[in-house]
Amino acid sequence: PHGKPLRYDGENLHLEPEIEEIATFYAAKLGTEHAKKKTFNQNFFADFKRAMRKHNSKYSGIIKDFKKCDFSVIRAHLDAVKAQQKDMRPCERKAIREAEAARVAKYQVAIVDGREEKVGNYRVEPPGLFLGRGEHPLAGKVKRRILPEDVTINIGEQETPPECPLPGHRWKKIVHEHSVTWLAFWRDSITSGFKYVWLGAGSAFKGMSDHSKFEKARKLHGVIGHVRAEYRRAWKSKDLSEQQRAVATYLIDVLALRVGNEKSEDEADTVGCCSLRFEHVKLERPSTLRLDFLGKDSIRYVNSVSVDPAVFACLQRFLNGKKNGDDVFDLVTVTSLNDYLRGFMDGLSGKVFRTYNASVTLDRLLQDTAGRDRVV
DNA sequence: CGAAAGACTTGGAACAATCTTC
DNA sequence: GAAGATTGTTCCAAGTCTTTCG
Repeated sequence: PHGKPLRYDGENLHLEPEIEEIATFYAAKLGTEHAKKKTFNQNFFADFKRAMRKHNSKYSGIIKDFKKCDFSVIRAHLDAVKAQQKDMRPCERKAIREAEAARVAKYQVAIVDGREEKVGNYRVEPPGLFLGRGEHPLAGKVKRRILPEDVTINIGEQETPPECPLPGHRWKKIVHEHSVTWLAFWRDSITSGFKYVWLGAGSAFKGMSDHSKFEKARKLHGVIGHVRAEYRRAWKSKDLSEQQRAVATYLIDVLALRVGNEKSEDEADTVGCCSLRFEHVKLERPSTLRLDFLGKDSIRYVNSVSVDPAVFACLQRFLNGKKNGDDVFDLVTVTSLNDYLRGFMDGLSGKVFRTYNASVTLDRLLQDTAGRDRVV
């Protein structure tokens, strides 16, 4: 606790440590794009008030209006701390850095099947405000502190579990799972999703996985002709769901779209191929498809492409009678699409097309470069 | 069977380090 | 040697997809 006050309606309020910490999370985000968003501020303030009630803060009844909160004193303190660190002499900075490196060294390696491997993320995520990307409905909520009681450790039966770093605490559970590659996990307090501790990118597990990914893409090269012939045929199918599946596969193949799994209400409204809606698609005669949607990370995808006339006709049919909010591919699910793709080749799924597409592109660029006698 | 759980990859943002440039 | 540009690294949100469950 730094003891710096929150100014509220002109008064200096010295908050209890738990409350002060949350106010400090917000102060750190002052001036960023996040703090300009209504959802972010609303979610933050709701959690801030909830924390005051939970900790029986004496300010619970006082701090009622976000607009009267002034975090600038706390912010000035954060800025001062940062400036102080910046002003430190280089040798002093180096000493601190080296001491920290020595402290964490033992957490950065794991022995796997007798080999020493680097651990990727050996720290749990610190508490703070959930940021999110795009218009995320949970942005600004307080991400709580992870304690040893939240963490499950995966280790060999014969091995001694790592010592719990917090005195008086203990790990949630010690397990011995041989079929997975994670070393530990906890649940995220915002999304309730799983957060894992993995080995580093240079580890055998990650390397093998990466290798098999590219081998899959290479194998796709052998059957891509068959896949294309098959979906072209299915554009003319009498079965509308087969038609939809064939057009979706075509878009994933030629535009390298992501498949687009379903998302919940608690996430940003973004889409991929299978979740494209009426409003994301425009058809311009004679055969131009215009796509405009927010994809992964709420990044806008805008593209106008000339498509095969048969695809154009299919899309006209799919959109017929639909309105904003309706799925373009209402008869296709990601699962059904991937089941169909697996029929062509073991392990084939939508995302393999992206790896394939990128690999073919890189290969072509390398060929061009090699042709001009360049060293690569 | 659809939904939820679970495990893994992907990739942007934030931050840190280093490299110009004046 | 400060400031700004560039590059590298870490963090963690946001995807994919298979397996398990009710």
